Amino acid sequence: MRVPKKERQRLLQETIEQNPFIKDEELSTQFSVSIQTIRLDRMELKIPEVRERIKHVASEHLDEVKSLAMSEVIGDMIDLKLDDSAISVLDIEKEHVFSRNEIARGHVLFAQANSLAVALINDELALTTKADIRFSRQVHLDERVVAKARVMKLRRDGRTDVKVDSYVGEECVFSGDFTIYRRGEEERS
Amino acid sequence: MRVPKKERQRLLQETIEQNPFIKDEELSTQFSVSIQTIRLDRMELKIPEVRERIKHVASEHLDEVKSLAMSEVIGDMIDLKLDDSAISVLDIEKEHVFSRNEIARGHVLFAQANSLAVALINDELALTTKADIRFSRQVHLDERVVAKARVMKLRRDGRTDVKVDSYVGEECVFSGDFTIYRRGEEERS
DNA sequence: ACTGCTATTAGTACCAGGTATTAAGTTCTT
DNA sequence: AAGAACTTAATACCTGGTACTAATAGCAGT
Repeated sequence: MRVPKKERQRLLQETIEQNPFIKDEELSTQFSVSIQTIRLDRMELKIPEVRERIKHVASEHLDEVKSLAMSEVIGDMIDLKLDDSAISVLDIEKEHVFSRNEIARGHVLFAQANSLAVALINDELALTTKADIRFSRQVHLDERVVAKARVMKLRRDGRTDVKVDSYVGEECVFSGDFTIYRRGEEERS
Repeated sequence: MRVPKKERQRLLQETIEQNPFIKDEELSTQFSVSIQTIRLDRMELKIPEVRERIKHVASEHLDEVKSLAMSEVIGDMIDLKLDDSAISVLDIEKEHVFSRNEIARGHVLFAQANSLAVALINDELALTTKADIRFSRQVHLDERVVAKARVMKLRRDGRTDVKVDSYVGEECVFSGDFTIYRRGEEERS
């Protein structure tokens, strides 16, 4: 079962990657080398010890739990003309993506667009009642998404149509047609 | 800062619960008792040492990753038949609502439905490409939303249509038609 | 004041799973 | 055969504990 160094290190990396809980001792028997060799390998590959690895996995987990509280303002509003148009910017970070492939979750882009559409409405109460949306390209970690919203139609029945297009650079990654319900001062149940 | 034993143990439990990474030493200074007292307390409360706690958090994480995106669902999955149907429950809390009127934000309901639709897909990669959604009734703080998803059509081109309807009690509050893109083993850029 | 009880603190030996360092082989290559 | 790269060994030390023993502090009841 003895393999050359390079190959061993490749396998080591893989092995640890898909089982971060494995200890040096187990690795050393698995690769039929001494424990010191494993440790040298880890050093060269800059792989931390098992406790650190576990800690890392665990803290990622906590991140995700926290990311569900992604409720308040999604993205930064950089321009707003009420009942006309608005722009917001969102930098895609760890908590926005699927950990397996670093692609942004759909509801993140939706949330940015939806909050922008709602913020655009110049009224006491504004709620989304309908939306047709399209994700035209995957958005990856560290990309910057610019969402542009504009009011298309102010209907008489208290509904407003808003179109939102989101871009990464020149590319359109998301577009949505929202219908927003609005109401003035009066309150309801 | 000294409190009676019972109270201290209650606080200890709480403290550790929401920060499992905390060490005995830090706890001992925080509660102004000796480290031995903290350890006796942990014994009595059957709280394991910090490394075990971290390991536990981490392994929960791995479980979830293995069980394919369970962790990435918003709300609690209570039923899942892959490529067929799924149900999740979400209790609307403070962080989900607009603070002025305590009505749930649209993207929260969307996120629940979207994640459920994505989790339903039995494949390596699943991404939303399109969604037509309707919010049929406002959802308020403390209400419980039950989302029911079912696969409508498995297309040949690697797309799947999923319908999600969400209810509060008997009332339908949200419904959406999602088109999910899926891909198996092969890799891409 | 003395007894008895609980709560707290101290001290020591030991453990896992390492790091860091120094030194001594072993192989491969040329 | 010599040099370099690789592997193994040995030892001291670290963190964050467990397990156990024993000493003290604080207070209630009689």
